[in-house]
Amino acid sequence: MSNPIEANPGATTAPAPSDFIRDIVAQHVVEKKYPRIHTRFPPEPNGYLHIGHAKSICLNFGIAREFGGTCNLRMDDTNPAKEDVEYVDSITADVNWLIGGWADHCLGLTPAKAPFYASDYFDHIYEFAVALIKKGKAFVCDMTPDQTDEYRRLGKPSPFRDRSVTENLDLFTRMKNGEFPDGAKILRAKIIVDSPNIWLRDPLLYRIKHTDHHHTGSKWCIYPMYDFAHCLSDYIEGITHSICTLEFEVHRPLYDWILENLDLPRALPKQYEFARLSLGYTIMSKRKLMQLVDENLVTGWDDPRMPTISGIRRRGVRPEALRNFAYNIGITKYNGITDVSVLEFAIREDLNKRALRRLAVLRPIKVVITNFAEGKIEELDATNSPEDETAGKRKVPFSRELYIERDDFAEVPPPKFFRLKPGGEVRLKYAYIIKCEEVVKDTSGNITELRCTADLDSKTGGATSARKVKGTIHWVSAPHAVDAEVRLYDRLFTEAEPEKDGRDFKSVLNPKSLEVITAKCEPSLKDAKPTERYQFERMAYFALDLDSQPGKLVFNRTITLKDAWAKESQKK
RNA sequence: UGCCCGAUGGUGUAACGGUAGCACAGCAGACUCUGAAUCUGUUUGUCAUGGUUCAAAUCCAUGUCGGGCAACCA
Repeated sequence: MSNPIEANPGATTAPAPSDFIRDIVAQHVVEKKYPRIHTRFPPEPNGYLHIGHAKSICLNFGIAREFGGTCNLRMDDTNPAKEDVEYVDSITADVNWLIGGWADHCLGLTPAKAPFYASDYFDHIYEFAVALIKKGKAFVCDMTPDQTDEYRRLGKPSPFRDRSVTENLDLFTRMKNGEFPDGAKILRAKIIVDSPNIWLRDPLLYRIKHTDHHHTGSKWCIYPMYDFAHCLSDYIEGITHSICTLEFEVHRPLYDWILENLDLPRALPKQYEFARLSLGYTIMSKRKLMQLVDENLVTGWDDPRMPTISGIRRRGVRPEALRNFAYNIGITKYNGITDVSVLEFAIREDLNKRALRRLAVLRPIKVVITNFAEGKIEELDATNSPEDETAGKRKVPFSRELYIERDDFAEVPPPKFFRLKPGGEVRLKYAYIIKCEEVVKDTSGNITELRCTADLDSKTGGATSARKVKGTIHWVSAPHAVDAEVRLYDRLFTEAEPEKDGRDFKSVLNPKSLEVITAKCEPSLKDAKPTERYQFERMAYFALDLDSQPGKLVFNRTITLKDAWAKESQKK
């Protein structure tokens, strides 16, 4: 199934994806409402980006791409207490990775090739605040946070609401100059004290915070609130469509009020809201993800089990898969929970096309081919990718002693088991058909070795190569096998809805979300590259982890192959 | 409680007054030197009740259920 977005990379007109936001944008294009379409992705640098942000990135950059517009990456950094350059850097890297080769040409950048920062507009925003004061539309309020809360809840006017413009101007200047401690005063808009919409009840515009900022240093001790900074940052950057998630819906009247009361000359941006992503077996809150990191429940923000973009990337998922996933789930205002299988499908679909096939035995059991000469080595042809002819072939060594997967042998085979069993035949992929003649066990009854004979005419090109045997299994020549640490990742939670009915998400952590084993790999895997993706045939897709060292391979299991046998064998 | 938003198969989405379609998942089968991929077939749906209309998932009203907001966070 091809994705029209991917299939039409140069498109500047609206292609297939259709949702209510794109419909609006398309209509604006028809009406020539704006000289060009300009969106933005505005994360707060207070944590790592996750797959929910990926949905938003694909939406915002996707729209810019489809309509020949621009999308700005902007740090929404108005709260220095929670923000840090570590997050600025990770966000920048994650966005560039996700849109690289797809929408990076739509990326709006400051001259220094750095992302935009709301904090770069603090001077400008400050002037807008002054303008509002001068128009009698904002005032400095001396109430405590608790009082302010109570008055707003009750719809009562602040006793400081009617201060003169002169006094407000003076007070606001002195706020800026650092004459008051944190919380002593606050700048408020003068709108409607008892509006049914809380956000119109004389909302807070500027607070005092004697805190250094990661980007502006010690220049400011007052910082604009989200509602004030966001719409103005959008305006300053010439944003046309300011797309955010549903919880900001009730803020929209305030977004509009601020812009409309400032006598701004250019076309005003408009805010549109869509439903954030909820994914099964996943939590999405930045705060809770940080908890997993802080409490060492995972190894870091980029732990491959994390739903962060960096975690997903480290796991081996490619950006194409994430983009296709974002495309497939659509954009609406309905708060649903997307089944993880949709994500898993997108990952497999992408990897099936791109991954090189390799033979590796995860849980080995030794096999001796008794009629194969000791010391003899054959080099067999193996196909690198059945999905891509151009990927070519490689040689795989075959010898008398091999490893096969423990699960590919059953002493007492269940119904419909067509792998190796006593007296039974199976094909070794790219090699011979073998027959199990003897099962060797140790004193405690554990199987230690399988002694088999091979049909020496049955390999590719041989006289009996066309013989049909039901099963084909993978294998690795024992003397040639290369050991690799393999990290088998599984979902982080055991429940599709970790926080259902208010339960603590930490109570449903999956104890088996990571299993580390040593696998036996075919020798060509010694040269595995971090940019490459591999399918260990019949098992799963893998990618080299950044912990890999020149003599020490470490693979992450990105995702298993679909396993119809697992399903079949569980029936009755 | 007030205000705002939403509701289409198991899940996510399309249909913009005129045949309820797609994807994932499921099931059944074909094919297979990957029990993968691919291919074929297939089960399941318009929250409820009224109204408008020749015709309603779509428009209107009421109700039900779900979500959001009520931080000197974003």
